[in-house]
Amino acid sequence: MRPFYHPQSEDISLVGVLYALGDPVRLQIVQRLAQTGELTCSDLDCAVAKSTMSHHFKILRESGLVLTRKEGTQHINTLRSADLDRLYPGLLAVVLKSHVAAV
Amino acid sequence: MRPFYHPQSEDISLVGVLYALGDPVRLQIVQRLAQTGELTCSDLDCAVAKSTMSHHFKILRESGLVLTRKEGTQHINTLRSADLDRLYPGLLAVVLKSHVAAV
DNA sequence: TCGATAATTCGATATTCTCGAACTATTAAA
DNA sequence: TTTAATAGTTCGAGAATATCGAATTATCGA
Repeated sequence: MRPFYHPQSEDISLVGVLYALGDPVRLQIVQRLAQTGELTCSDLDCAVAKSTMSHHFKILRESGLVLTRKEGTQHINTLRSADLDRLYPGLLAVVLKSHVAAV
Repeated sequence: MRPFYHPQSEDISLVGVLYALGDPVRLQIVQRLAQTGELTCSDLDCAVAKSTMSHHFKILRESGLVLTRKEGTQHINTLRSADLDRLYPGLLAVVLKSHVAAV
């Protein structure tokens, strides 16, 4: 298994972040992350396959939205709120103000 | 040629807007629209085909970001700033604060 | 060591994107 | 009122991306 790629904060592009947020599953992941602080792949039981969920977290990670760390067999994801608020202030606020649907 | 579909403002979804913005060409169109007020398909001579440009404007229109009206042979596009500011206050501001690259 | 659990990777199919060519609509000129 | 020019859309094919299930890797506990 390859080590995770996380972009440096200066390499987090606006269009990449918007792309990552422009999917219903990923948007809900981000909204839930803001509520709960941490999430693993399997914390959300939505109607997509496990492998697809893994793919969504990869997109979120590589766009700079989340940080993934390993803890035992789990991969724990957190929002990169500080980086995002500094780079694109107001963006997370808009996204999180919106209604959080069930995942 | 079919008439254009424009969603009612209450049907403009956040995820749809973010999806539309999550493409470099479309993001630049929106940034330029904010500067110039109006744009036609061919006002921007970027490195994509005319048909692709038409497709991008369709995505922007159907997500609720732009309004397209016909004037002679031209299709003139404007930002739906009022709707967007009301529905997702702060979103356009974040997007427009970012550097506007050449299209 | 042998499962059990968590998540990624792989291969196939399905959807979406991009392009050039053909088509439609409108205006202006002959 | 044909003819040509301009603006943009639609179509069809190939390329890129997404989704799924199955197989694989990694870690922990019995």
